[in-house]
Amino acid sequence: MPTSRPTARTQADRSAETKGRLIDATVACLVDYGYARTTTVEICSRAGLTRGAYNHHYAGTEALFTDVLEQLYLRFAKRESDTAHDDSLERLIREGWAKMKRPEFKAVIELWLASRNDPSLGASLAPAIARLSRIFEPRANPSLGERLDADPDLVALYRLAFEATIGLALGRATSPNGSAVQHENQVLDLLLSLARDQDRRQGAERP
Amino acid sequence: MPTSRPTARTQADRSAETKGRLIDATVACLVDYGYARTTTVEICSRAGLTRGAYNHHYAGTEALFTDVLEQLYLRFAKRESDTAHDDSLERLIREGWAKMKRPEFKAVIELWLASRNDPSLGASLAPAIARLSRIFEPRANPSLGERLDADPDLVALYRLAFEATIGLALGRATSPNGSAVQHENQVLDLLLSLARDQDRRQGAERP
DNA sequence: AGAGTTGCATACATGCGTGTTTGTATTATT
DNA sequence: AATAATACAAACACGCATGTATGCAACTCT
Repeated sequence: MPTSRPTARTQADRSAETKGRLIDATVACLVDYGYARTTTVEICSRAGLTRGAYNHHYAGTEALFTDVLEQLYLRFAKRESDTAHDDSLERLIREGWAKMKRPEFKAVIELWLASRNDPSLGASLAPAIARLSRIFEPRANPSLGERLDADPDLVALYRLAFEATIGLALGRATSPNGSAVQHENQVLDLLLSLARDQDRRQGAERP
Repeated sequence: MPTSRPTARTQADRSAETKGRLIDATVACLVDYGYARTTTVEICSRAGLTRGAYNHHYAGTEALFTDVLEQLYLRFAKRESDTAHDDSLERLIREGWAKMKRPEFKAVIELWLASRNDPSLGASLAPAIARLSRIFEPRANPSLGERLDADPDLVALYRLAFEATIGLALGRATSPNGSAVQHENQVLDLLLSLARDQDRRQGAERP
């Protein structure tokens, strides 16, 4: 029977928890203050750590942000339900918006925009950004991919949906009060009805 | 006949030119570096002035950015052609996108996003932002406004178009190379065809 | 149980961006 | 023409956000 020593944690565990807290705090700062006003002091303060801890695990802010975006990718990559057999565009839009709607998605947007303005940061974040954008692409579903190859109109509709939901997410990120929810629903409903029309026309396989 | 004295300029002229150069330099910095990496030193350097000049005309960065956004509003507010008699949604989308497409629109986006992350800046920029958003609203045209009041679907389509073009502008702002122009055209063409359908159905007045 | 390594805190040092002050030339006022 | 006010430059001083040591405690290995 293990004794009740308060320090029964392995080094790897301690590192993992510390890094996790730093990452969570960084995401929170990006959501609350945006990239421009996010500082390592505030991050460490929120994480309940000192800047020494941060600097022990990360060489600098770029390394931290890179790890943060990688972690965000993992969070957004996991699907909530198994819908591989549903190749409808409607489902793709629904799931995409469900992800962009989440508050942490603002952190993704902030890092994405910052990476474009800072070449050095951009180089570091490029892989994670590429993987993130792949999450919202329809090619993950082979059956839907075939439909897209066959029908250019479907591609256009998908892209319209992507750009519009990005726009909605941006507006949501900038005014977190729920005042714009009606606005969002109007756009979403229209997009979904357009997608349904296309899906029905092409006989998409639905569950 | 006025003598050829090199200093025949009035004080107001000097101030106006200096402020104009500061504003232009600020816009250029916002476009090139984004809000986070825009500094007054770089602004003054680009304007060919010292920081003393900047600080003589503006109390601080907030005052400068406020003036900049006000100026940007004026630039984007002026219509290129008289189209008051055309109440089609298609025209509204076309003109809106024509504005968002312009490179300086990135400066608007940067300031808009920054204003949301910084409450103090947000308060200063709020009036200009409100006026800017009004540029893209359809209520400017009374006839189109009536159609929108009568038909909720038309409102949804307009909002979809606005959000989608904002998304496109954001993408364009972040990757200024012309690689995405095909992408843009696909989305735009679809939007315009949807708008045309609605316009035709309701018998919009066209020139 | 000892030496060696890793995790983290404290304190220090530095660069950079901003606001402030002082000084000088140009324009306006009378 | 003399005085006042304005436009701008140059130099200063400060805060703040990084990055860099140094030191101690916790864990790992043999």
